[in-house]
Amino acid sequence: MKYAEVIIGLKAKELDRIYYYIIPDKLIGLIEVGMRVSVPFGRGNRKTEGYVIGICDEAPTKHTLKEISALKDGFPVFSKERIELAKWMANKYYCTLTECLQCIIPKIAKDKTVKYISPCNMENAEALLKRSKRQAEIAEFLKKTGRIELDRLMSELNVSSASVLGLVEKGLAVIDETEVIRDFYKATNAEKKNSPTPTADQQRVINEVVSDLEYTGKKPFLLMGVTGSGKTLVYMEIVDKALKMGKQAIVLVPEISLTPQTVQRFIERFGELVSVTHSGMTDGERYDQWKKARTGRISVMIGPRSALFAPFDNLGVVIIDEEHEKTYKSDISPKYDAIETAIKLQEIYGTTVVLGSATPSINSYYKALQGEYRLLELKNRINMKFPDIYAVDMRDEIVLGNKSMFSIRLQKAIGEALADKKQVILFLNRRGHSTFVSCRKCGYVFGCESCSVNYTYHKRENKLVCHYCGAEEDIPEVCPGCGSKYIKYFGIGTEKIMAEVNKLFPEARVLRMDADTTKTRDSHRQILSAFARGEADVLVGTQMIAKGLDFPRVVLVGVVAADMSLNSSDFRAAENTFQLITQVAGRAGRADNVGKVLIQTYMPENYCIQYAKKNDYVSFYKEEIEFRRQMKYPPFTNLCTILFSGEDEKTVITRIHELAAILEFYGKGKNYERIGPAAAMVSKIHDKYRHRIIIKGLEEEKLKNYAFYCLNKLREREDMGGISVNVTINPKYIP
DNA sequence: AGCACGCCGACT
DNA sequence: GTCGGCGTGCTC
Repeated sequence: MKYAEVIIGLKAKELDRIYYYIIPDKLIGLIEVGMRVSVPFGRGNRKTEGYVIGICDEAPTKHTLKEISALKDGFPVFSKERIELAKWMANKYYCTLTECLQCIIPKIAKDKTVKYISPCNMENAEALLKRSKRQAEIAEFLKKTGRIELDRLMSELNVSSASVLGLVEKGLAVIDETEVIRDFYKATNAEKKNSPTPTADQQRVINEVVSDLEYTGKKPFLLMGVTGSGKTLVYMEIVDKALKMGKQAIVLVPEISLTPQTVQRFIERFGELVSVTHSGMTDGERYDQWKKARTGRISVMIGPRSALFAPFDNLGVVIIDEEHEKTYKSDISPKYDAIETAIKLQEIYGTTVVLGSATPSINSYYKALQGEYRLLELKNRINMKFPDIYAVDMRDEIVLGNKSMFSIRLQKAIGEALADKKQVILFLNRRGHSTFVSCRKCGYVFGCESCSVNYTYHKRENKLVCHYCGAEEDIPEVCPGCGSKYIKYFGIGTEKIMAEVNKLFPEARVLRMDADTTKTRDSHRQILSAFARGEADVLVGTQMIAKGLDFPRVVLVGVVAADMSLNSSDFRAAENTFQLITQVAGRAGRADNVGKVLIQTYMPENYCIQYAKKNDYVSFYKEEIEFRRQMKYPPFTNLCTILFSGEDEKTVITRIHELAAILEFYGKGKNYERIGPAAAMVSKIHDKYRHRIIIKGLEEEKLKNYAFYCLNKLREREDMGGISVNVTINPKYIP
C-alpha cells in the first residue's frame, strides 16, 4: 500500500500539518510529489484541495485513512526544491506551510466567473428574518445596493457564507454567475536594440559574476555602483551569459512603475524571452506567465519580489536591483524577505545571487564587510559628472526674515533654471505621517533620551510622545538649545510646495506626483512622460520621483525638507535620508548639464547630510554602524515588533500591557530588551487603535520563539476577541 | 476554513 | 415540545 503526505489547502493554523491519504490503485504510477490533488476532508468529506509533499509505504498514524479522490493537474506544480523552499519559509517567517505553498504558485485560474447576489421578494422579509439578525443585516444592505458582487458583500459586512445561504434558502436573495473574459498575456513587440559595449570597469564586474555561474557553494555578490555607473548593462550581460549556458534568470525590481526604463531595456535586449510581472495583472495572465516559465518558453522574469517564485528548472542567477528598498520584505504573511529567500535559493539550487544598489542597506554592507557577501564596486559615472550638492542652512532664513519654505538660495536657483528654459525637480522626502517638533532658530529637535529617536508631535493632547518607549512630555515655552520661542512642529505636503511655486513663479508650469495624483492606473507613467516631453517646468513629488528616471533637461533638484525623514522616529532615519538624497541627486545633470542639488536643512552639520553632500557612502556607513552598535539596533540585534489593534482602545492597551508583563516574566535573565508598549507610529487607522511593543534579541530564532510563546500564553489567559495581532521579525518599518 | 453536533431561547 | 440560530470542536 502506498500513502501520500498531503498538506490541506485551507489557511488555518490547526490544519497546518501532514494528513495521510491512501493512494488508490488507479492513481498509482500517476501521482507524484508536488502535485495538487482533491481529497475528502472533514466529517462531511468535503472535496478539498491538497498538495502532495511526499509519498511513503507506511502511514505513521492510527487514524482510519481516506483515499485521494483525483489529481488536479497532469503535472507537479511544485518541484522538490520548491517544497523545501516553502518549508524553510514556513519556519523562518512563522506561518503555515499551506500559506507558503500557495504563495509560490499563482492562483490557478479555473473558470473565472464572478458570483453576484441580488435581493428578491423583499416584502416578506420582515416576518422571515425576525429571528436571524445576521441575515436581516444582509437583507438591509442588499435593499440599498441591489445586485452586488458576492465577495464584496461578504467582506464589507464581514458575514459568512452560511448567513448568505440562509437568506438564499428563504428565497429573499438569488445568486447568479457571470463569466469574465480572460485577458491573455500579450508578448511585448518592442523593437530589439543592441546594448553598448561595457566599459573596462563594468567588464571586470561582469567577469567576476559570470565566473560564479558554474560554481556551487558560493556567496552572494553585493554590487555597489554609484548612480549612473551602468548597473543595468552589467545585469544584462550577466543574464545574457546565464542564458547562453542554458540557464534562466530572475531580475527583481522594487516596483515596475518606478523603474520603467530598466524594464524597457531588458525587453529591448531579450525580447520574447522576457516576461514582466506587475500588480495590474489578472490571475489568468499570471497563470499563463507561470506556465511559460515552467515549460521553458521564457527564460527571464522581471518583477517585484513575487517574481522570485518563477518556476524555472535551471535557475542561473537572481539579480535584486535597488537591494536597499523596503518593498523586498513582504508585509503580509508569509512575511518573506526577497533577499533572504534568494540566498536560500542559492543554497538549494546553487543559483548566483547579485544584490545591486548605489546605496546598499547598512545591513547588506555590514555583511559584505563581514565576508558574508562578496563586494563589487563601480565607482565612476559613465559620460556624466556628479552634480554639485549643497546644504542650505535653514536657520539663517528665519534670521533673514524669510518665512517661506524655500530658502532664498533655492528661490534664486529655481528662477535661474526657469529663465534658462531648463527643468526643476522639487523633492519632499517624507516618510509616513510623522511630525516632529523643532526650533526654527537653532534647529534643536526634541527627542527621547532613552531611545535616541525623535519625539512625535501629538496634536490631540498637544504633547511630545516617544513612539518607541511611550514617554510623554509637554512642549516647553522656550527652546532648551538657544532660548528662542520659535518652536514649531513640522509638517508639509507636496500640495503646499506646489502652491508656493505657483505664488513665486506664476508663469511656471508645475506637475505634482505623489500618492494622491497617482491613484489611477497609468497616471504614474502619464505624469512622468508629460514631464519628459517638457510639458512642465517643475516636478514636485515624493519618493516615487527619486529613482531610475532620466530627464536630460533637469539642472536643479531641490530637497525641500531633508529633515522630514531625518527626524522621523525610526532608528533608520539617517539611512533612509542618505539613500533618498543620493537617489534624487542622481536625477540632476545627466547628459551634458552639470546639475545642482540644494538640500534644505536645519542641521547641515549632521553626518548624514555631510556625507550625502560629498557622495561618500563609506564614511556615512562608518558613522551609522557605530550608532547601531551602541544603541543595539540591527544589524547587531534582531527586532521583533508586535502590534495590537482594535476599536476599543482600553482593551487594546490592557491586553498589550498584559503581554508586556508576560514578556517580562519569561524574559527574566535572558538577553532580551523590550521597548514599549507605546502608541504605534500611526496610532489609529480606520477607527482601530494601534499599540505596539518592540523586542530586541541577539538570536533571531530564539527571539521569534520567545515572542510567539508569550503571545500564546496571553491567548490562553485572555479573550483576544476584537483585537488583531500582527507580529513581524526584522520589519522594514517600525509600526 | 467549513461542517456536524448540541445547547438554548422563541413560538406554533 | 420543537424549530432553528449560533457557539464548540474536529478534520488523515
